[in-house]
Amino acid sequence: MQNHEIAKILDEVADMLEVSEDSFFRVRAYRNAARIIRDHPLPIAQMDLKQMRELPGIGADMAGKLKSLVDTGDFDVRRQLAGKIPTGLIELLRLPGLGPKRVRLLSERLRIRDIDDLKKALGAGALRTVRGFGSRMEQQLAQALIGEKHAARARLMYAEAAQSARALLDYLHREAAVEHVEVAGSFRRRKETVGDLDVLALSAAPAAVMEHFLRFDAIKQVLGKGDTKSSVLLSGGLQVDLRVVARESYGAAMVYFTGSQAHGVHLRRIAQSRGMLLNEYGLFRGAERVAGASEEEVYRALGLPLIAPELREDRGEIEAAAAGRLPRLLAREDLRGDLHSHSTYTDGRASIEQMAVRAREAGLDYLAVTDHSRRVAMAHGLDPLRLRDQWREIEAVAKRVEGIALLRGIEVDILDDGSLDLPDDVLAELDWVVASVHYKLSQSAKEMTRRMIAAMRNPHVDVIGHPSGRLLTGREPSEFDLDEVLHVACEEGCALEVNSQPERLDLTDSACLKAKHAGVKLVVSSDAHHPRDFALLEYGVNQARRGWLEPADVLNTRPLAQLRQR
DNA sequence: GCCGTTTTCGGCCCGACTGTTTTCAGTCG
Repeated sequence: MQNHEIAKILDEVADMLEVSEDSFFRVRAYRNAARIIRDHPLPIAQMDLKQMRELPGIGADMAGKLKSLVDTGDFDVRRQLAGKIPTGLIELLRLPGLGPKRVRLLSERLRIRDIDDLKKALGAGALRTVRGFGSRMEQQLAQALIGEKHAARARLMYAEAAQSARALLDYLHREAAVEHVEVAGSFRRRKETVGDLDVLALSAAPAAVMEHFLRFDAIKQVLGKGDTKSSVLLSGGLQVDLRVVARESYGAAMVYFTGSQAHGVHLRRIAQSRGMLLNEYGLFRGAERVAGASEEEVYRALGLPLIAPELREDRGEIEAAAAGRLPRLLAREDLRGDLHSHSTYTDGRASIEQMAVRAREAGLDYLAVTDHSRRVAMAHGLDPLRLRDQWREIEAVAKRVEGIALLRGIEVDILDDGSLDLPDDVLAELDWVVASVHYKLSQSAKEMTRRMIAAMRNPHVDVIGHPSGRLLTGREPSEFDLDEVLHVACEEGCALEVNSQPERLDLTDSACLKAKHAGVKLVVSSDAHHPRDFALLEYGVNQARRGWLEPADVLNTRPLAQLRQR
């Protein structure tokens, strides 16, 4: 049983406990445990009771339940709740305006057990007979049920959200009362997908800012508006929450709205333990404001150094900060080269020379030209003959374009059985070999693991490209045993890629962290198919930073000479 | 259900906005 599966079950139990009006704190204990387990780099299923108990937020009781879940597939509390609460009822929680209290009310008063029941009750006008439900609620629910399929729309990819964010910020800057404005939330934490934009504005005249905001022409619907906070839906479906705060509160508000929620809760607990109160307006001791204008100030007053937004997930960053052991995170400027790019020899859109020139402009010292191998027929993949042809071209361009070193590379396909799409003697003549899976992504975990390991065992392979093959636009990651792959990668000195394409971002942040712990090196690559794609490296760096990666963990931070003698 | 630099019992993060109320509960982030 995978960590995310365990976490999902714990969250479901928390939902059921909430609907049955169990203790709020018990519910929170389950949610907390779910989050801890979801984020944990090692498989919980392989831990014994003692190791489970050592996780923060998992006590003796929870550890026992987890053990039972892993061993038998279920545990006492879950069994009891499942007999009492229909699963359809839990799904109602996802509807807007419906929380545990109202769902329970619906179930008791109207015998509603699932979404179908709710639809019928709405149609019969039965809802308004229940205390706490009025016409607005009926309307809201009816609308949500009509748009049910659309409501489940995916979160936006970070790069997409960035476009909306830029347009919105440009617009907000036009109001003179806005002294400063930034996007906080998961966007600022650089999560790979973003559900909404939390925008924070600094102003002494909140009313003017609100008024201006609500006139933004991309707004489709105003979900709520107040003196300091408003929520809207943009025409693209993205939700935006705007908060306006005063100067003395800006830092505290930034901490608060950047989140994550778990990080914030942890900070507020620390504040409390020191006899202070932390909220979005500041850090207070009694009536005295101890800090609030800047984030640095707030963290410092809690005895901590500033923590990078990308780390704020309560995955140990607060403990690391307290111990003075925060990582020195990778930055875009640390990257000296790009080790995955394409040209018109296969499916790239620009010549080797155009790519080289732009890579140099992007501040890179070296670029590996890694076109596809023949198996990728769609891209007119290279056979040994055309590959040798390309080497002559690389050599010629290297003479014409100064200031950047070009490496002879390949993105060689990993075939179904783990063998490579080009013979060893050809691979031996290359400076840099990326090995990637492009076909038969749906093999069993066992087959895929064996396939990747076979590729890594080939001494010419330097890095595995986009290891999971997942696309945020809808393709699930292929299944394989990450621990096993990391083990072999470490053994063979084979690196894993962090692919910067916005829809790939593969490896994920938590896989980066796992790789780091396993002693495996990473490569942050653009996988550029166009000269402008070198700008995408920013996204790969975001992902790497969320995975706690430091420059030393990433091979292409090294000068070329050092990379070669690896 | 977790946890301990006041505690092994008695706490547990915090506030804005909405809808439905006539002073507040529920939801949301």
